[in-house]
Amino acid sequence: MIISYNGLDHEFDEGVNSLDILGQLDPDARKTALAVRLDGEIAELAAPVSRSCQIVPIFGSDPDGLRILRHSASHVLAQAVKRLRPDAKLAIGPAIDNGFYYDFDTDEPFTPEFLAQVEKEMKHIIGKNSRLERFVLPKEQALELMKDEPYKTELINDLPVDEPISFYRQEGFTDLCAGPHLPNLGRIKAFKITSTAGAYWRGSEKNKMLRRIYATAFASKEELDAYLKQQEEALKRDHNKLGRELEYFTTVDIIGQGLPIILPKGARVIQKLQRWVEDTEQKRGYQLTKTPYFAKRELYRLSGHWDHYRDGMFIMGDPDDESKECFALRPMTCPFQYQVYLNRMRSYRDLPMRLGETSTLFRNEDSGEMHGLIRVRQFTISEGHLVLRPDQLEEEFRQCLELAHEMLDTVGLWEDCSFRFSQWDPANPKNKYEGTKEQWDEAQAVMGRILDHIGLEYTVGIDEAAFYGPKLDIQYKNVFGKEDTIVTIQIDMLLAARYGMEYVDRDGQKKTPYIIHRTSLGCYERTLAYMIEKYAGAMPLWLSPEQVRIMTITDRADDAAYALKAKLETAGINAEVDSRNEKIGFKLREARHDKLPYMVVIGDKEAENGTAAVTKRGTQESIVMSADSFIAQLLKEIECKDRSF
RNA sequence: GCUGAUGUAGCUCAGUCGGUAGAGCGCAUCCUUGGUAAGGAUGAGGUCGCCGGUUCAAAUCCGGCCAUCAGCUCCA
Repeated sequence: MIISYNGLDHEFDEGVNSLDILGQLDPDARKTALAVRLDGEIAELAAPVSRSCQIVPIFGSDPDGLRILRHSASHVLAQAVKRLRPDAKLAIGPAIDNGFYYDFDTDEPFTPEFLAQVEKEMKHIIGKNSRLERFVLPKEQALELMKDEPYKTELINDLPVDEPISFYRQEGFTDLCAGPHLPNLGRIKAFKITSTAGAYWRGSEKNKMLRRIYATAFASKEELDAYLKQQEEALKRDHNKLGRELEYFTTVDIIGQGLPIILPKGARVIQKLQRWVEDTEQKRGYQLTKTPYFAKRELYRLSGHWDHYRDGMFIMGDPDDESKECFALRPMTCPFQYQVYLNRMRSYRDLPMRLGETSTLFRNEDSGEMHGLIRVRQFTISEGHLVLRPDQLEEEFRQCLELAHEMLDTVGLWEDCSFRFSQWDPANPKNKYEGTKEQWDEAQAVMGRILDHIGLEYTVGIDEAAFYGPKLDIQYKNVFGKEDTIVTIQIDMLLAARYGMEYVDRDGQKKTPYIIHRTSLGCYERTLAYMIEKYAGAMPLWLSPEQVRIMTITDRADDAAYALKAKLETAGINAEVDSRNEKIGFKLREARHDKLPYMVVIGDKEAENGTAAVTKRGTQESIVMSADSFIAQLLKEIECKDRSF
């Protein structure tokens, strides 16, 4: 057979493996490669090559290579734990985004001391540079081999009957595994156990909770160190820490979980965002509404929330006592805002009707779910519902996405967003969805067509839909890599009929409209959290809660400083005076630490002639200018919502 | 809700064997009147998360609860 490498063809016998091929063609690559691509397809180095193809070695810089290395490292982890704690039962151990994990069933928790031992044992195992050998067994023998491993047995039993079952064996350890793997363990040059956690077997809370060890691995020590350093840096941006330090928000035990106090600085940012969102939406034809924060249980019965999401609601009164009134705080705005539409008979001419609301919602999240400002029990979203004729659906959906794009881009988050087309699961046994298969097929087909027409790159999330329809979820990752929805646009083909929403069409017939549920900037608390992380606390000028800090060199300049502050505030600019008796260098250092957009220094000279020495964030030199030209410059920058600095 | 960890001054943290609480930063007052990374002095500030138990004695040991962190599950 002919093997093509680096553009040259070479003759090899069939069945020779990639290691031997590379050994002849490129001995250096043979030493450090993690796998190969044969005509583009990933293959293990140790696997025999049976046909003519092009061969390309892949290394630790290749995500696929890294995944293979980490998967092999997970076998090392499993072997180490088994050695130290033989009664631990093995579950699964895949590679993930930033590393790998392995799940074990063992009664005793993994202590830091134990993990240190595990690392030592792993080093020892890797040091032996054992080969990883693949072999296959028929199902019966596979079950016999894994008879002491109940989780492996369960996995084997779930595999198709006729398929041979593959295993990987390294010195003293065998694991059920589909591969691919490294040829030998010495190629794992650097690894580190990063954390432990509980995790349900097969991801279901009905199953037993196993103990998980998270770790990461690289093909070089330098790459591991760089990764750890990068993680450390990322955590400095954690909004949950930074947001408290910068006095954007705080929490107190006595108020409760998931109920943050938004402090003046955080409130100022949210206020600016909110005014901008409401104004922008109004310009795009939205009408603002204000609807109640709670309603009788009957409203939620009609909407379906009483059946589908009662656990997630805060209920006031006894939900089981039908003889008395029972209320619930709203977990969403939909059924409230529909009443606006229902206020009178609507004509096809009234559509599209775009309703917006700055809407505070209440959701009784499980106690372990709360996280800073990202996951809370009371929050405010830029909510909105569009009531539409079928012929308006595509264009309005497109405009909703365009609005979300404009807003997320303006606050600087769009570039890090990903998109998920959230669909229902027709086989979902939880009876989670309403409506017929035909309705779902239609709504999903419409959304799919719109998305494809727009050309948006998205992933499909099965069983991620709302109970009333499919969603386009715009996703964002926090500094820990955890992904949440920042903005959602949903097509609803069910609730209009349920609420009796109709319009009289051109032909005089009453028809049921489509509804789009959407947010534009999402939840203010969550968006603020992501912005704090994105900017590491250095808010863009137009949103900064303290846009200018005025510092004095002598208290003879204090009057001039306060006069400038008053002038700035009259122009709508947030300014603070720092007149402490500290060295100016110290004040400036603090101001830079807070990453304020503008720092202004006033001394005797400036106080006398009505000027100020202005330093812009990110620059070193200060420019002496008059108050008026400084204000003009600021207003211009704020107007264009510049997010660079 | 589940697994593990944590909770001492506004913040970061120390506190040995159970013997009755400490530092740095910050804050206040005074001195220092100054030009780009920390001038000095003095002072205030604590129900050691909460409740209960063991003990002559609990920040420390035990139990329950609350809250925080990471992960799992969930997320209209």
